[in-house]
Amino acid sequence: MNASRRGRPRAFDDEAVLDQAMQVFAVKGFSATSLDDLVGATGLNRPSLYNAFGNKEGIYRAALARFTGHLDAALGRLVEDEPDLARALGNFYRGALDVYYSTRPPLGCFLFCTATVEIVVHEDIQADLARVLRRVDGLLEAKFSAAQAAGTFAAGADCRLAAQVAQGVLHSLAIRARAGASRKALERMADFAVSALVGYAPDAV
Amino acid sequence: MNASRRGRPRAFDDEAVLDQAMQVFAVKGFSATSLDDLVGATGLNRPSLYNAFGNKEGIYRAALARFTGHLDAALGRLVEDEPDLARALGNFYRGALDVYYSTRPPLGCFLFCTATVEIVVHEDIQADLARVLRRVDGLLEAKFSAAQAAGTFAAGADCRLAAQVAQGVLHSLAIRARAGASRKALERMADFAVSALVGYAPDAV
DNA sequence: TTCATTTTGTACTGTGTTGTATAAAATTAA
DNA sequence: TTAATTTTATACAACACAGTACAAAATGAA
Repeated sequence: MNASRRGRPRAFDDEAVLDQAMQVFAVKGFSATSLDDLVGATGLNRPSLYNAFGNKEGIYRAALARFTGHLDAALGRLVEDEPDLARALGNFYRGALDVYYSTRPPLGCFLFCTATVEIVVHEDIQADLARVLRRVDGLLEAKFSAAQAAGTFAAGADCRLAAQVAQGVLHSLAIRARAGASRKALERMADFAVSALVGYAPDAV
Repeated sequence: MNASRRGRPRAFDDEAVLDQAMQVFAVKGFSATSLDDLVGATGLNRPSLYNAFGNKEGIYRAALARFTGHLDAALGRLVEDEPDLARALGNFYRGALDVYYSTRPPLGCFLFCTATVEIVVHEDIQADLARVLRRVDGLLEAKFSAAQAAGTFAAGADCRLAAQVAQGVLHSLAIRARAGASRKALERMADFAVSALVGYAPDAV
Protein backbone atom coordinates (compact mmCIF):
# COMPACT_ATOMS: atom_id res chain seq x y z
CA MET A 1 0.00 0.00 0.00
CA ASN A 2 2.95 2.28 0.60
CA ALA A 3 4.79 1.65 -2.64
CA SER A 4 2.14 2.96 -5.05
CA ARG A 5 0.61 6.18 -3.80
CA ARG A 6 -1.76 8.22 -5.83
CA GLY A 7 -0.36 11.54 -6.98
CA ARG A 8 2.89 12.77 -8.39
CA PRO A 9 5.84 10.90 -6.93
CA ARG A 10 8.46 12.66 -4.88
CA ALA A 11 11.57 13.55 -6.76
CA PHE A 12 13.82 13.33 -3.70
CA ASP A 13 14.94 10.88 -1.06
CA ASP A 14 13.88 11.93 2.43
CA GLU A 15 16.97 10.60 4.13
CA ALA A 16 19.38 12.22 1.70
CA VAL A 17 17.55 15.51 2.21
CA LEU A 18 17.84 15.17 5.98
CA ASP A 19 21.55 14.47 5.70
CA GLN A 20 22.03 17.65 3.71
CA ALA A 21 19.86 19.63 6.10
CA MET A 22 21.85 18.27 9.02
CA GLN A 23 25.07 19.54 7.51
CA VAL A 24 23.75 23.08 7.61
CA PHE A 25 22.13 22.75 11.02
CA ALA A 26 25.31 21.24 12.45
CA VAL A 27 27.33 24.28 11.40
CA LYS A 28 24.92 27.11 12.16
CA GLY A 29 22.59 25.60 14.71
CA PHE A 30 18.82 25.56 14.55
CA SER A 31 18.02 29.23 15.06
CA ALA A 32 20.68 30.66 12.79
CA THR A 33 19.78 28.36 9.92
CA SER A 34 17.26 29.90 7.53
CA LEU A 35 14.84 28.22 5.20
CA ASP A 36 16.86 29.64 2.34
CA ASP A 37 19.91 27.86 3.75
CA LEU A 38 17.96 24.62 3.76
CA VAL A 39 16.63 25.20 0.27
CA GLY A 40 20.16 25.81 -0.91
CA ALA A 41 21.57 22.75 0.85
CA THR A 42 18.87 20.30 -0.16
CA GLY A 43 18.03 21.57 -3.63
CA LEU A 44 14.34 21.29 -2.77
CA ASN A 45 11.99 24.23 -2.90
CA ARG A 46 10.16 25.52 0.12
CA PRO A 47 6.78 23.85 -0.39
CA SER A 48 8.46 20.49 -0.79
CA LEU A 49 10.27 20.95 2.48
CA TYR A 50 7.14 22.07 4.27
CA ASN A 51 5.09 19.29 2.77
CA ALA A 52 7.60 16.68 3.85
CA PHE A 53 8.51 17.93 7.33
CA GLY A 54 5.97 20.53 8.44
CA ASN A 55 8.15 23.48 9.31
CA LYS A 56 11.70 24.41 10.22
CA GLU A 57 11.53 22.72 13.59
CA GLY A 58 10.14 19.63 11.88
CA ILE A 59 13.10 19.49 9.53
CA TYR A 60 15.50 19.94 12.42
CA ARG A 61 13.86 17.29 14.57
CA ALA A 62 13.75 14.84 11.68
CA ALA A 63 17.46 15.38 11.09
CA LEU A 64 18.05 14.99 14.81
CA ALA A 65 16.11 11.74 14.89
CA ARG A 66 18.13 10.43 11.98
CA PHE A 67 21.39 11.42 13.66
CA THR A 68 20.53 9.94 17.04
CA GLY A 69 19.12 6.84 15.43
CA HIS A 70 22.36 6.20 13.60
CA LEU A 71 24.60 7.04 16.54
CA ASP A 72 22.45 5.05 18.91
CA ALA A 73 22.60 1.99 16.71
CA ALA A 74 26.33 2.26 16.10
CA LEU A 75 27.35 2.94 19.70
CA GLY A 76 24.85 0.47 21.08
CA ARG A 77 26.35 -2.25 18.93
CA LEU A 78 29.89 -1.28 19.86
CA VAL A 79 29.04 -1.46 23.55
CA GLU A 80 26.90 -4.57 23.53
CA ASP A 81 29.11 -6.61 21.23
CA GLU A 82 32.15 -6.20 23.48
CA PRO A 83 31.88 -8.17 26.72
CA ASP A 84 34.85 -6.51 28.43
CA LEU A 85 33.76 -3.33 30.21
CA ALA A 86 36.90 -1.31 29.55
CA ARG A 87 37.03 -2.26 25.91
CA ALA A 88 33.33 -1.58 25.51
CA LEU A 89 33.71 1.91 26.92
CA GLY A 90 36.75 2.50 24.76
CA ASN A 91 34.83 1.44 21.67
CA PHE A 92 31.97 3.68 22.72
CA TYR A 93 34.15 6.80 22.94
CA ARG A 94 36.06 6.01 19.76
CA GLY A 95 32.86 5.43 17.88
CA ALA A 96 31.61 8.79 19.04
CA LEU A 97 34.87 10.50 18.10
CA ASP A 98 34.63 8.96 14.64
CA VAL A 99 31.41 10.90 14.19
CA TYR A 100 32.53 14.05 15.99
CA TYR A 101 35.62 14.33 13.79
CA SER A 102 34.01 13.25 10.55
CA THR A 103 33.89 16.76 9.05
CA ARG A 104 36.33 19.56 8.42
CA PRO A 105 36.34 21.41 10.69
CA PRO A 106 35.11 18.91 13.28
CA LEU A 107 31.67 19.91 14.49
CA GLY A 108 31.41 17.76 17.60
CA CYS A 109 28.06 16.26 18.39
CA PHE A 110 25.08 17.45 16.38
CA LEU A 111 22.78 16.66 19.29
CA PHE A 112 24.72 17.90 22.28
CA CYS A 113 26.21 20.93 20.54
CA THR A 114 23.21 22.30 18.69
CA ALA A 115 20.10 21.03 20.50
CA THR A 116 21.08 22.06 24.01
CA VAL A 117 20.50 25.78 23.46
CA GLU A 118 17.05 25.24 22.06
CA ILE A 119 15.57 23.01 24.71
CA VAL A 120 14.34 25.79 26.97
CA VAL A 121 12.15 27.33 24.29
CA HIS A 122 11.34 24.23 22.23
CA GLU A 123 9.76 21.57 24.41
CA ASP A 124 9.83 18.92 21.72
CA ILE A 125 13.55 19.27 21.27
CA GLN A 126 13.95 19.09 25.03
CA ALA A 127 12.08 15.81 25.02
CA ASP A 128 14.26 14.57 22.17
CA LEU A 129 17.41 15.37 24.10
CA ALA A 130 16.14 14.00 27.40
CA ARG A 131 15.19 10.76 25.69
CA VAL A 132 18.70 10.27 24.36
CA LEU A 133 20.24 11.08 27.73
CA ARG A 134 18.08 8.44 29.40
CA ARG A 135 18.75 5.93 26.66
CA VAL A 136 22.53 6.29 26.78
CA ASP A 137 22.49 6.22 30.58
CA GLY A 138 20.53 3.00 30.36
CA LEU A 139 22.80 1.47 27.77
CA LEU A 140 25.88 2.15 29.85
CA GLU A 141 24.26 1.21 33.13
CA ALA A 142 23.42 -2.19 31.68
CA LYS A 143 27.06 -2.62 30.74
CA PHE A 144 28.31 -1.67 34.22
CA SER A 145 25.73 -3.97 35.79
CA ALA A 146 26.77 -6.86 33.62
CA ALA A 147 30.40 -6.27 34.50
CA GLN A 148 29.47 -6.08 38.15
CA ALA A 149 27.65 -9.39 37.91
CA ALA A 150 30.70 -10.86 36.18
CA GLY A 151 32.93 -9.57 38.95
CA THR A 152 34.91 -7.17 36.76
CA PHE A 153 33.37 -4.03 38.25
CA ALA A 154 33.35 -3.08 41.91
CA ALA A 155 30.59 -4.85 43.81
CA GLY A 156 29.45 -1.89 45.90
CA ALA A 157 29.43 0.65 43.08
CA ASP A 158 26.27 2.38 41.89
CA CYS A 159 26.08 1.41 38.23
CA ARG A 160 23.60 4.15 37.39
CA LEU A 161 25.97 6.83 38.65
CA ALA A 162 28.90 5.22 36.90
CA ALA A 163 26.90 5.27 33.66
CA GLN A 164 25.97 8.92 34.14
CA VAL A 165 29.58 9.87 34.61
CA ALA A 166 30.57 7.76 31.62
CA GLN A 167 28.07 9.60 29.46
CA GLY A 168 29.32 12.82 31.01
CA VAL A 169 32.69 12.19 29.45
CA LEU A 170 30.89 11.86 26.13
CA HIS A 171 29.35 15.29 26.62
CA SER A 172 32.78 16.73 27.14
CA LEU A 173 34.14 15.05 24.02
CA ALA A 174 31.22 16.52 22.10
CA ILE A 175 31.95 20.05 23.24
CA ARG A 176 35.72 19.85 23.08
CA ALA A 177 35.76 18.39 19.58
CA ARG A 178 33.74 21.36 18.36
CA ALA A 179 35.88 23.78 20.37
CA GLY A 180 39.02 22.75 18.53
CA ALA A 181 40.63 20.01 20.62
CA SER A 182 42.68 17.44 18.74
CA ARG A 183 41.25 13.99 18.37
CA LYS A 184 44.34 12.46 19.89
CA ALA A 185 43.97 14.58 23.00
CA LEU A 186 40.38 13.46 23.39
CA GLU A 187 41.32 9.83 22.90
CA ARG A 188 43.78 10.13 25.77
CA MET A 189 41.19 11.84 27.90
CA ALA A 190 38.67 9.11 27.13
CA ASP A 191 41.21 6.39 27.92
CA PHE A 192 41.87 7.99 31.27
CA ALA A 193 38.16 8.14 32.00
CA VAL A 194 37.75 4.48 31.11
CA SER A 195 40.57 3.57 33.41
CA ALA A 196 39.18 5.65 36.27
CA LEU A 197 35.67 4.29 35.88
CA VAL A 198 36.54 0.63 35.41
CA GLY A 199 39.02 0.72 38.27
CA TYR A 200 36.57 2.45 40.57
CA ALA A 201 36.60 1.22 44.17
CA PRO A 202 33.77 2.47 46.41
CA ASP A 203 35.89 2.61 49.54
CA ALA A 204 38.49 4.91 48.07
CA VAL A 205 37.41 7.72 50.41
CA MET B 1 40.34 61.07 34.47
CA ASN B 2 37.78 58.33 34.25
CA ALA B 3 35.25 59.73 36.70
CA SER B 4 34.48 62.96 34.86
CA ARG B 5 34.02 62.44 31.13
CA ARG B 6 32.92 65.16 28.85
CA GLY B 7 29.46 64.65 27.43
CA ARG B 8 26.13 63.53 28.73
CA PRO B 9 26.55 60.85 31.37
CA ARG B 10 25.20 57.38 30.85
CA ALA B 11 21.89 56.73 32.50
CA PHE B 12 22.57 53.03 32.99
CA ASP B 13 24.99 50.69 34.67
CA ASP B 14 26.86 48.52 32.19
CA GLU B 15 27.00 45.49 34.45
CA ALA B 16 23.32 45.60 35.31
CA VAL B 17 22.53 45.84 31.61
CA LEU B 18 24.72 42.83 30.87
CA ASP B 19 23.00 40.84 33.59
CA GLN B 20 19.64 41.56 32.04
CA ALA B 21 20.91 40.78 28.57
CA MET B 22 22.34 37.52 29.85
CA GLN B 23 18.96 36.46 31.16
CA VAL B 24 17.51 36.65 27.67
CA PHE B 25 20.51 35.10 25.97
CA ALA B 26 20.54 32.26 28.49
CA VAL B 27 16.97 31.34 27.62
CA LYS B 28 16.93 31.81 23.86
CA GLY B 29 20.57 31.55 22.93
CA PHE B 30 22.53 34.03 20.88
CA SER B 31 20.98 33.57 17.45
CA ALA B 32 17.35 33.43 18.55
CA THR B 33 17.66 36.56 20.69
CA SER B 34 16.71 39.72 18.82
CA LEU B 35 17.74 43.27 19.45
CA ASP B 36 14.15 43.97 20.39
CA ASP B 37 14.41 41.26 23.03
CA LEU B 38 17.49 42.98 24.41
CA VAL B 39 15.87 46.39 24.29
CA GLY B 40 12.93 45.00 26.20
CA ALA B 41 15.07 43.24 28.78
CA THR B 42 17.48 46.09 29.43
CA GLY B 43 15.18 49.07 29.07
CA LEU B 44 17.81 50.75 26.91
CA ASN B 45 17.16 51.87 23.37
CA ARG B 46 19.02 50.50 20.43
CA PRO B 47 21.58 53.25 19.92
CA SER B 48 22.59 53.05 23.57
CA LEU B 49 23.18 49.33 23.25
CA TYR B 50 25.16 49.74 20.05
CA ASN B 51 27.15 52.62 21.47
CA ALA B 52 28.07 50.63 24.55
CA PHE B 53 28.76 47.21 23.06
CA GLY B 54 29.11 47.54 19.29
CA ASN B 55 26.60 45.01 18.00
CA LYS B 56 24.63 41.96 19.05
CA GLU B 57 27.69 39.77 19.20
CA GLY B 58 29.41 42.42 21.30
CA ILE B 59 26.58 42.39 23.80
CA TYR B 60 26.65 38.60 23.93
CA ARG B 61 30.40 38.40 24.37
CA ALA B 62 30.35 41.06 27.07
CA ALA B 63 27.68 39.12 28.93
CA LEU B 64 29.70 35.96 28.43
CA ALA B 65 32.82 37.62 29.79
CA ARG B 66 30.91 38.79 32.83
CA PHE B 67 29.49 35.33 33.41
CA THR B 68 32.77 33.51 33.02
CA GLY B 69 34.56 36.10 35.10
CA HIS B 70 32.18 35.58 37.97
CA LEU B 71 32.10 31.80 37.71
CA ASP B 72 35.84 31.63 37.30
CA ALA B 73 36.41 33.72 40.39
CA ALA B 74 33.90 31.80 42.48
CA LEU B 75 34.95 28.31 41.45
CA GLY B 76 38.62 29.20 41.50
CA ARG B 77 38.29 30.33 45.09
CA LEU B 78 36.30 27.26 46.07
CA VAL B 79 38.96 24.98 44.63
CA GLU B 80 42.03 26.83 45.79
CA ASP B 81 40.81 27.54 49.30
CA GLU B 82 40.20 23.84 50.02
CA PRO B 83 43.40 21.84 50.40
CA ASP B 84 41.72 18.43 50.29
CA LEU B 85 41.32 17.25 46.70
CA ALA B 86 38.00 15.47 47.10
CA ARG B 87 36.48 18.33 49.03
CA ALA B 88 37.83 20.83 46.52
CA LEU B 89 36.24 18.98 43.63
CA GLY B 90 33.00 18.64 45.57
CA ASN B 91 32.96 22.36 46.23
CA PHE B 92 33.71 22.99 42.58
CA TYR B 93 30.72 20.99 41.36
CA ARG B 94 28.37 22.35 43.99
CA GLY B 95 29.39 25.88 43.21
CA ALA B 96 28.62 25.25 39.57
CA LEU B 97 25.28 23.66 40.40
CA ASP B 98 24.41 26.71 42.49
CA VAL B 99 24.67 28.74 39.32
CA TYR B 100 23.13 26.18 36.99
CA TYR B 101 20.05 25.90 39.19
CA SER B 102 19.75 29.57 40.10
CA THR B 103 16.78 30.23 37.80
CA ARG B 104 13.37 28.74 37.23
CA PRO B 105 13.48 26.70 35.13
CA PRO B 106 17.17 25.87 35.56
CA LEU B 107 19.10 26.94 32.48
CA GLY B 108 22.33 25.06 33.03
CA CYS B 109 25.54 26.78 32.03
CA PHE B 110 25.26 29.98 30.05
CA LEU B 111 28.64 29.31 28.47
CA PHE B 112 28.50 25.62 27.71
CA CYS B 113 24.83 25.55 26.76
CA THR B 114 24.56 28.64 24.57
CA ALA B 115 28.04 29.39 23.24
CA THR B 116 28.86 25.92 21.95
CA VAL B 117 26.54 26.13 18.93
CA GLU B 118 27.94 29.43 17.83
CA ILE B 119 31.63 28.66 17.88
CA VAL B 120 31.83 27.27 14.36
CA VAL B 121 30.54 30.45 12.77
CA HIS B 122 31.75 33.03 15.30
CA GLU B 123 35.48 32.73 15.77
CA ASP B 124 35.58 35.18 18.65
CA ILE B 125 33.12 33.13 20.64
CA GLN B 126 35.12 30.04 19.86
CA ALA B 127 38.19 31.73 21.31
CA ASP B 128 36.17 32.75 24.36
CA LEU B 129 35.06 29.18 24.95
CA ALA B 130 38.47 27.65 24.27
CA ARG B 131 40.04 30.07 26.74
CA VAL B 132 37.70 28.98 29.51
CA LEU B 133 38.27 25.31 28.74
CA ARG B 134 42.02 25.79 29.03
CA ARG B 135 41.68 27.87 32.16
CA VAL B 136 39.48 25.36 33.99
CA ASP B 137 41.69 22.47 32.87
CA GLY B 138 44.62 24.38 34.30
CA LEU B 139 42.90 25.19 37.55
CA LEU B 140 41.99 21.56 38.14
CA GLU B 141 45.30 20.20 36.93
CA ALA B 142 47.05 22.36 39.50
CA LYS B 143 44.84 20.89 42.18
CA PHE B 144 45.52 17.32 41.12
CA SER B 145 49.23 18.06 40.94
CA ALA B 146 49.25 19.54 44.42
CA ALA B 147 47.43 16.50 45.75
CA GLN B 148 49.87 14.25 43.97
CA ALA B 149 52.78 16.09 45.55
CA ALA B 150 51.06 15.75 48.91
CA GLY B 151 50.62 12.03 48.37
CA THR B 152 46.81 12.12 48.30
CA PHE B 153 46.53 11.42 44.58
CA ALA B 154 48.03 8.49 42.74
CA ALA B 155 51.71 9.02 41.93
CA GLY B 156 51.65 7.68 38.40
CA ALA B 157 48.49 9.45 37.29
CA ASP B 158 48.43 12.06 34.53
CA CYS B 159 47.08 15.13 36.27
CA ARG B 160 46.23 16.88 33.02
CA LEU B 161 44.00 14.04 31.93
CA ALA B 162 42.43 13.80 35.35
CA ALA B 163 41.65 17.51 35.15
CA GLN B 164 40.14 17.16 31.70
CA VAL B 165 37.86 14.41 32.87
CA ALA B 166 36.97 16.41 35.95
CA GLN B 167 35.94 19.34 33.79
CA GLY B 168 34.14 16.86 31.57
CA VAL B 169 31.83 16.06 34.43
CA LEU B 170 31.11 19.78 34.66
CA HIS B 171 30.09 19.83 31.01
CA SER B 172 27.63 17.07 31.68
CA LEU B 173 26.20 18.87 34.70
CA ALA B 174 25.76 21.93 32.50
CA ILE B 175 23.81 20.05 29.86
CA ARG B 176 21.82 17.84 32.20
CA ALA B 177 20.72 20.72 34.39
CA ARG B 178 19.26 22.46 31.35
CA ALA B 179 17.74 19.21 30.09
CA GLY B 180 15.64 18.82 33.22
CA ALA B 181 17.68 16.65 35.60
CA SER B 182 17.10 17.22 39.30
CA ARG B 183 19.81 18.94 41.25
CA LYS B 184 19.95 16.10 43.71
CA ALA B 185 20.60 13.60 40.91
CA LEU B 186 23.45 15.71 39.62
CA GLU B 187 24.91 16.06 43.10
CA ARG B 188 25.02 12.30 43.39
CA MET B 189 26.57 12.01 39.97
CA ALA B 190 29.20 14.59 40.88
CA ASP B 191 29.97 12.84 44.15
CA PHE B 192 30.52 9.60 42.28
CA ALA B 193 32.84 11.33 39.85
CA VAL B 194 34.83 12.84 42.69
CA SER B 195 35.17 9.46 44.30
CA ALA B 196 36.24 7.81 41.04
CA LEU B 197 38.77 10.51 40.23
CA VAL B 198 40.32 10.90 43.66
CA GLY B 199 40.53 7.14 44.12
CA TYR B 200 42.09 6.65 40.73
CA ALA B 201 44.86 4.06 40.59
CA PRO B 202 46.90 3.91 37.37
CA ASP B 203 47.42 0.15 37.54
CA ALA B 204 43.74 -0.67 37.66
CA VAL B 205 43.89 -2.23 34.21
C1' DT C 1 -9.25 9.54 -21.83
C1' DT C 2 -10.82 11.88 -17.86
C1' DC C 3 -10.75 12.70 -12.95
C1' DA C 4 -8.68 12.73 -8.48
C1' DT C 5 -4.49 13.33 -6.04
C1' DT C 6 0.01 14.60 -4.81
C1' DT C 7 4.28 17.10 -5.76
C1' DT C 8 6.66 20.91 -7.78
C1' DG C 9 7.99 25.75 -8.95
C1' DT C 10 7.21 30.61 -8.70
C1' DA C 11 5.93 34.27 -6.63
C1' DC C 12 4.30 36.56 -2.89
C1' DT C 13 2.66 38.29 1.89
C1' DG C 14 3.36 40.07 6.16
C1' DT C 15 6.40 40.42 9.57
C1' DG C 16 10.81 40.51 11.98
C1' DT C 17 15.63 41.68 11.61
C1' DT C 18 20.04 44.38 12.34
C1' DG C 19 21.89 48.48 12.19
C1' DT C 20 21.75 53.76 11.53
C1' DA C 21 20.45 58.75 10.61
C1' DT C 22 19.04 62.64 12.99
C1' DA C 23 17.90 65.74 16.34
C1' DA C 24 17.08 66.71 21.19
C1' DA C 25 18.98 66.41 25.89
C1' DA C 26 22.52 66.56 29.36
C1' DT C 27 26.82 67.26 30.77
C1' DT C 28 32.02 69.46 30.94
C1' DA C 29 35.39 72.83 29.37
C1' DA C 30 36.41 77.48 28.12
C1' DT D 1 27.04 81.80 28.77
C1' DT D 2 28.78 79.50 24.92
C1' DA D 3 30.98 75.67 22.57
C1' DA D 4 32.31 70.94 22.44
C1' DT D 5 31.02 66.37 23.49
C1' DT D 6 28.55 62.36 24.64
C1' DT D 7 24.16 60.00 25.40
C1' DT D 8 19.36 59.43 24.50
C1' DA D 9 15.02 58.93 21.83
C1' DT D 10 12.43 58.47 17.70
C1' DA D 11 12.10 57.03 13.50
C1' DC D 12 13.50 54.74 9.70
C1' DA D 13 15.98 52.10 5.88
C1' DA D 14 17.19 47.98 3.79
C1' DC D 15 16.97 43.50 4.06
C1' DA D 16 16.02 38.59 5.79
C1' DC D 17 12.64 35.64 7.53
C1' DA D 18 9.01 31.81 7.96
C1' DG D 19 5.33 30.27 5.89
C1' DT D 20 1.69 30.04 1.96
C1' DA D 21 -1.34 30.72 -2.38
C1' DC D 22 -1.68 29.23 -6.77
C1' DA D 23 -1.08 27.09 -10.95
C1' DA D 24 1.50 23.69 -13.61
C1' DA D 25 3.23 18.99 -13.72
C1' DA D 26 3.14 14.12 -12.92
C1' DT D 27 1.24 10.19 -11.49
C1' DG D 28 -2.74 6.40 -10.35
C1' DA D 29 -7.68 5.25 -10.61
C1' DA D 30 -11.93 4.94 -13.13
